[in-house]
Amino acid sequence: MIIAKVALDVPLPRLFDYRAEGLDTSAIGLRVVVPFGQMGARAAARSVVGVIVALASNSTIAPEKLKSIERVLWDAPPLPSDWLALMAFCAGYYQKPIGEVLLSALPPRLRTANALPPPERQYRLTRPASELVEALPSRAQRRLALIAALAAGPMDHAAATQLDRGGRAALKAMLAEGSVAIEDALPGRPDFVAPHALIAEQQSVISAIGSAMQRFGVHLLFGITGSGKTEVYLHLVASALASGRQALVLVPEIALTPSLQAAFRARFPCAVIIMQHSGMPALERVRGWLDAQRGRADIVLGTRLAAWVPLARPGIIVVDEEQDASFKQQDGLRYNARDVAIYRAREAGIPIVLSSATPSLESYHHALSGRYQLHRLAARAHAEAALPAVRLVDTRRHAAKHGLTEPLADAIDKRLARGEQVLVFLNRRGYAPVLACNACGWISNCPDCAAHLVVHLSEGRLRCHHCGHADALPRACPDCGNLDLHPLGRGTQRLEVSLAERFPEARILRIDGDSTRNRGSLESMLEEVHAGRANLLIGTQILAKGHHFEKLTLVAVLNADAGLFAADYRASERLFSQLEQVAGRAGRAHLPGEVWIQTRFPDHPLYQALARHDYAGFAASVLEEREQAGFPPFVFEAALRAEAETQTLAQAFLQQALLAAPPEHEGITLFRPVPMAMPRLARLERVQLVLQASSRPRLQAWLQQWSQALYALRGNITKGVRWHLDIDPTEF
DNA sequence: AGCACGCCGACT
DNA sequence: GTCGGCGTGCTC
Repeated sequence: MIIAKVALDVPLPRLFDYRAEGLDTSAIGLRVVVPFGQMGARAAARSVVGVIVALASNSTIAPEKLKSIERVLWDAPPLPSDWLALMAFCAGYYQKPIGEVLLSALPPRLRTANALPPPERQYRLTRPASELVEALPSRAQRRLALIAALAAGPMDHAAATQLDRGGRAALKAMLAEGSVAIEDALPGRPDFVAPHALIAEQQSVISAIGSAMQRFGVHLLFGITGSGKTEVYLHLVASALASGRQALVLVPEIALTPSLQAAFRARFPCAVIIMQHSGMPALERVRGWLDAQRGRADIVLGTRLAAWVPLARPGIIVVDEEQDASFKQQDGLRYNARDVAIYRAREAGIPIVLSSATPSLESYHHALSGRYQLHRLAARAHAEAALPAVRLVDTRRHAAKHGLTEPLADAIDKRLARGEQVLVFLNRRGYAPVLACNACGWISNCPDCAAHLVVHLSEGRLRCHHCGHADALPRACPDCGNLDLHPLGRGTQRLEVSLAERFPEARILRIDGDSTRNRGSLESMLEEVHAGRANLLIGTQILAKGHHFEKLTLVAVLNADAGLFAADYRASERLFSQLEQVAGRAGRAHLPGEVWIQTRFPDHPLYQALARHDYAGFAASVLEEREQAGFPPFVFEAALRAEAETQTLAQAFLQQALLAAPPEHEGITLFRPVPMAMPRLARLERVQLVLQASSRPRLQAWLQQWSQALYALRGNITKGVRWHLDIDPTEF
């Protein structure tokens, strides 16, 4: 008897056995359709898609209960064994059922039984466009046009031949002479275009990591903004490609992928580059995935979910801005893409580069202890670009009007008069964070969350930024009917209004989550900035990362103090990183930059370290605090959370979970269940229980037992309660 | 989770 | 009399 062990997307921590006559080990990794669940009196059991993870010759399930596989899906090749092993590892590490882990890692299109259409024929250049153009007589117009089009990326048959009437002949000729290839031909050795000389520091980092390309190692590339970290990893990617291997590059946000893709395309004109992020059409995503799995793609570029893409010939992994919070998924499978990537690099025996100007404290700690290799880039790559000077404006001494102190407003005036650009950074969307009634003290609370409804004046709405709840903007107080309602505090929309008053001549552009949603893409807004159609920018988080503006010489930071005294012990680390990042927007090219921070606490050590651009000093002091207080990276954490309509229900679950906990082990500390920092979200009360352990293996072993007990809990204690374990939590 | 079965209240 | 409420139990 042949039994297939099938992973299914159900919250049960086991595989399911099915009869699989006629299949052999080559079927391991294939998707299948299987009947699952009770057969009704009239209806058959529902059909679900699963993945064969293993074959066996017998089963512990009673033979009469065994069902047969309905259908094997042959439209995609089997998932490779190293990928299946990765899934098993993550199921253990994150304490999630294997089926949930595996199916959630697949691109959505592969979670369905819809057959994939056959792959399209794609044509690509085999050599850099410039080289091909040189070899052609200038009268070969059609071929030149084809080269120009293909230089932007591979094209399918229809697109390539429809360029103009002679397109078909030109394509045929170029295929014959070998300057164009059908993409599914085995990839060649893509060329790398190095546009300018490297400075000595970059060169030495490249040779240090370059000499370790054949073995596992975690390399922390720690370089100040503008030191050319990207250039360093581009060279390392080139080195991997030159030896016939693939590169996986992870970036924090979708917004960063188009410009990064353009950069990679320019530097690797003939490489097959595929993208992976959640904003892509499903078919494009699965095609990229399969290209990577089959080894046709040379470079995989994407957000955290790209950490799951199978690689046929892995050569190097890069995690850009490795400290970024968005690498941690905050629902479903709560993985950290950076950590998954490190595991993959170890298993594949290849280097992984973690790149950052402000590394996460855990990575920095590992680099200091020698577990990771530390590579410093301390100089800016363009000698003339100095790091921005940081000025702290004491708001206790200078009153703020329209949110700006007079010295800062003057400084903005000066830059605008000189034809330079200014960015005012305020990490708070909307018009005002809350609406209040003067008469009775009513404030705009979200009915479903422990949060305020934010005033969005332009839409005439109150909106919750946590659950999406929206109300019409009330004209009178809902409680007392008073007409004297007023917005408290300041968001980017209100700032826009007051800046327009204070700087009537300025060309103001607000770039935040709302404006990019309403006014076309972020890309098109950035273009307006580059074209000089805006000189006074207002931006949130969205503008802090990765964008360079030639004429931007002043970054003004408003309202940063909120992050100084937050309860979350990671808040200061995040604030430092965010401020250093936004500071890096100032003075990138030939003009010196300045960063002005308005604060009530100019003497705070965080700001003082920032003013010196002293990440190392800041990190050393925070690490010392963490060691004293017994926080990560000196201990390992996990959290058990419960969400229910009432706190009592959620608490009761956690109490029951404590009773089911394995006998307390040495080295494991369980804290009392407490409400989360955001205690109510979308009508659910949220309570959590944090635990700490002195060693990772001990934590893993203990959690393994506990989660088994938790999955066995049933009856009214789990009724109406949603629970999960979060390993290495970052949100409290 | 998702579904079927089962045992009690207001409807054509 | 039956449609449907959600409590309970199971999924190879």
